[in-house]
Amino acid sequence: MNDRHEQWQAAERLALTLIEGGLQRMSARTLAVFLFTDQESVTAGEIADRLEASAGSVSGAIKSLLTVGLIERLPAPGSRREHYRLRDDAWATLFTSQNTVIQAMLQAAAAGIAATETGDPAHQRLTQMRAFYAFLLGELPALLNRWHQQNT
Amino acid sequence: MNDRHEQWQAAERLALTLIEGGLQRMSARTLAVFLFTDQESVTAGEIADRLEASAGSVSGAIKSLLTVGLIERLPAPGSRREHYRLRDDAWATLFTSQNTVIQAMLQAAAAGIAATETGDPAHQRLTQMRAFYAFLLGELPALLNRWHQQNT
DNA sequence: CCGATACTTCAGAAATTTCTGAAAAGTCGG
DNA sequence: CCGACTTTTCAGAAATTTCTGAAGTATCGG
Repeated sequence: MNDRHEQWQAAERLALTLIEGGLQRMSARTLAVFLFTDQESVTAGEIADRLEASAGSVSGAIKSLLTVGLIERLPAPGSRREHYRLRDDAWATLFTSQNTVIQAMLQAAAAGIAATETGDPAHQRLTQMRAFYAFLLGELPALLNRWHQQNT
Repeated sequence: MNDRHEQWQAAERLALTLIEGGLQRMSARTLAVFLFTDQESVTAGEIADRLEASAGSVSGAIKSLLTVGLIERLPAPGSRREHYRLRDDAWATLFTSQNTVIQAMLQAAAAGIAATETGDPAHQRLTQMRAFYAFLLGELPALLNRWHQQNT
């Protein structure tokens, strides 16, 4: 129990969940490695070995995880290899990034409202849609504040 | 301005946003028709005409939208065709359904915690992950309550 | 009951996404 | 600067997702 094999299985299952959450396959598997590694930081080569994936696809995954702010590149400790690690606020960041979709919904609804006449059934539906996403967008900053305070 | 063509464009753009949000392509386009139609309800055939898609793919999209509770089948008004319409609480429903992913994340983190030793770096990371998603899951019911109250 | 119309299912086609492998580019120690 | 090693890029391959079209099923009016 609690051996490496069991951890590996848990990591792969977690990767599948991350894919559900919208990450791409290799990004999700890479993120799982960052979560489950024993070490403080990992290199691209180590990830490729662990996942039995090509250096190319790992490179792409790291780039995308860096872009959304889930991992960070560490000040190189004199080594030739780049070291990366999971960022402290990774999960809040992931949640926030997914909320850009909410903003897009809001804007799409507004565009629809502008394109329809007041009183149109479509106009009413779109107004309801906009109201919901406006509400959500308004609530989220306070939500994340509560998290950061509780998590201090 | 405010003509059918402009509305159609807005509908297609909204569909793209819905796809971003995780819906499948045809489900998203179908949902956009439900939003932008002039009528109170629409039939599968009307949707297929509007989207220039096959009856088969529309059937699949309707089935999936029914399953997640975004649309509802109307009591048939003596017609041979089934009529559907957007449900009132569609957006809150869509939001909620996306939150099943949060629950899955929570469980995946818990599984990882169980598979690692206390004090392991991985154990610590997974504990942080679980804390965040537990927090989120705890906040969401209250969030939706506030919406329903404000929206009364 | 029967004919006509509408809906569903599903195998295969089409399109898209994702991964790999090899070549190019970058970086560090010496 | 050179040579060894690592990372990035990108064209094509592989895998997956998604759509269509046709056959089958269901339902309604007559």
